[in-house]
Amino acid sequence: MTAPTITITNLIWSFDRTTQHVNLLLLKRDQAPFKAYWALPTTTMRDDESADAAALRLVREKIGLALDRLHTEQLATFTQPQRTPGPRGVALAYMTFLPEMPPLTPGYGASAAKWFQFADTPTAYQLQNGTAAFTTPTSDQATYYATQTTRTTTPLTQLAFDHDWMIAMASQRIRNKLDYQPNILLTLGPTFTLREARTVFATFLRCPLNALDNSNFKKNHRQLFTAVGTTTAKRAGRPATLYRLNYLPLTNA
Amino acid sequence: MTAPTITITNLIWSFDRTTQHVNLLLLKRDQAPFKAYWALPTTTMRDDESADAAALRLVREKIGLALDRLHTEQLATFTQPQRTPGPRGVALAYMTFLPEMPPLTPGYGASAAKWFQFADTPTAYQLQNGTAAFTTPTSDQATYYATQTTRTTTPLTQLAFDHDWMIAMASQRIRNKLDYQPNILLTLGPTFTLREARTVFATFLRCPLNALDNSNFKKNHRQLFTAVGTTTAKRAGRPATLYRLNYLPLTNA
DNA sequence: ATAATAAAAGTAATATTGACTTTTATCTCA
DNA sequence: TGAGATAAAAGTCAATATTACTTTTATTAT
Repeated sequence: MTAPTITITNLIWSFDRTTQHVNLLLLKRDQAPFKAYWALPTTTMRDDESADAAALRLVREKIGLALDRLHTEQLATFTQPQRTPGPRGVALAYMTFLPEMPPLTPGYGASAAKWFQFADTPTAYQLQNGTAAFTTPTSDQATYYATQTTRTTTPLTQLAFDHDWMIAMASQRIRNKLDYQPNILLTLGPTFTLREARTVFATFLRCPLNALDNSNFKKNHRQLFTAVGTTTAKRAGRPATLYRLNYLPLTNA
Repeated sequence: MTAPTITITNLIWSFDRTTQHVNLLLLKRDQAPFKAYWALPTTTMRDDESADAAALRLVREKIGLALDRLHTEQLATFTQPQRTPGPRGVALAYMTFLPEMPPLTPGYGASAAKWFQFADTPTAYQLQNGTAAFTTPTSDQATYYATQTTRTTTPLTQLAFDHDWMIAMASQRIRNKLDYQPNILLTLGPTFTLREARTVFATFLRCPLNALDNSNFKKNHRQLFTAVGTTTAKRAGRPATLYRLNYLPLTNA
């Protein structure tokens, strides 16, 4: 018996200011297992690096981005013996909130790399740019992994490994932290408008944007944001106030 | 280079109805490294079991307790290469909230097993029954692990490995979840009085019990508890109402 | 019975939230 | 230049929640 491989999987989030959508990075695998499936960026931890460092390395390798301030946080660790076909692999899942949305080029092990618009609903992820959507796992964790070994899947409707489950956990974690530590707002960069913050909140609260009243939103979260200026608008309407996060998120790169 | 050992460390919490204190289980190690130091219960993950299962096995082995409802949850995973002296070990930390506080007998690898009263303050854990106290790590994570290799320690004032750091993280996690998912209340068993719930809350909010007004506490957390009866008091004073948690916690044993 | 105790129950001022309306600053296009 | 359109800020007010506090109730000990 050999010790399980330790892999690092990183959920890399960004925000597209053009489409006003939260995005998640997926890679199309070009090797077995799950060849031709979309999957979250994954690497194996090296002998001399921590998992945190490996997660950051993944961002550099997959995005080619050299940012001096980057927030990465642990999501959870996945250890079920049957979570991978073949040799056992333990996955440490991380989340990275990119302050911008750089263009992508597929690297080693991937035939494609793409930002997927993320829209969370109780029954399905709409990870789509007009091309693909993925249903959420509906069962509890034990049931989910019990069916992993026997599942019949297609690359068009499902993700590789237990990555759908990871996304479900990530979405819930982000939702839970929305009111006291909304690190997902780091995807908006150093400053953002209230509308942008509301857009991100609405995504994870599974409600339409206008269900979050701008005025009330500002009052209810005033301890989280500080006004730092205004947009110089090149569009109709009163310029929006720019805010920044009040707390300084832990950065690790 | 060999793959790191995967170890499971479990923070096992309980509540002592006699002393009205939250307690944490520590074992006194009888082998190197950190021989004679107090440490959290730890085991290595087996080839055929998940980390969750290993955490539960740890409860059975260290407590000899066969409970049909037991809540265990993941805390975090610790991967810094220098976190252990000697061969690299990755630790998956779990928390278990025992619904009772059974007597302890030291098992394999331990010369003593003991429930330590837990009192969290910004600068020190008072893990004590009149015998020992442990200072909290005050630095950030990077600094903490940088000094791990060179630290000079004594078994009386410090815990083995990075277990002090784990406890700091656990305390903060419990505090963060107090308002929406206070699983720590599972240590109170199936039913509890408001005073007991306030005692637990006060422990992690680092305030005296009477800073939490009984009447207000009831109103502010009414969505979390349901009244299910009253104590049959053998003491002065009006009998207390008994409550149970409204949500059903995930149990995994 | 009476005092002591502990917790429930009640109260009123204040603060927060939520639904909604009004005002303001900008752009567009005649 | 000015009217209309647009988008966001700012304001309003009733409903709700929170806080600090007092009063009442149910029990035990003497």
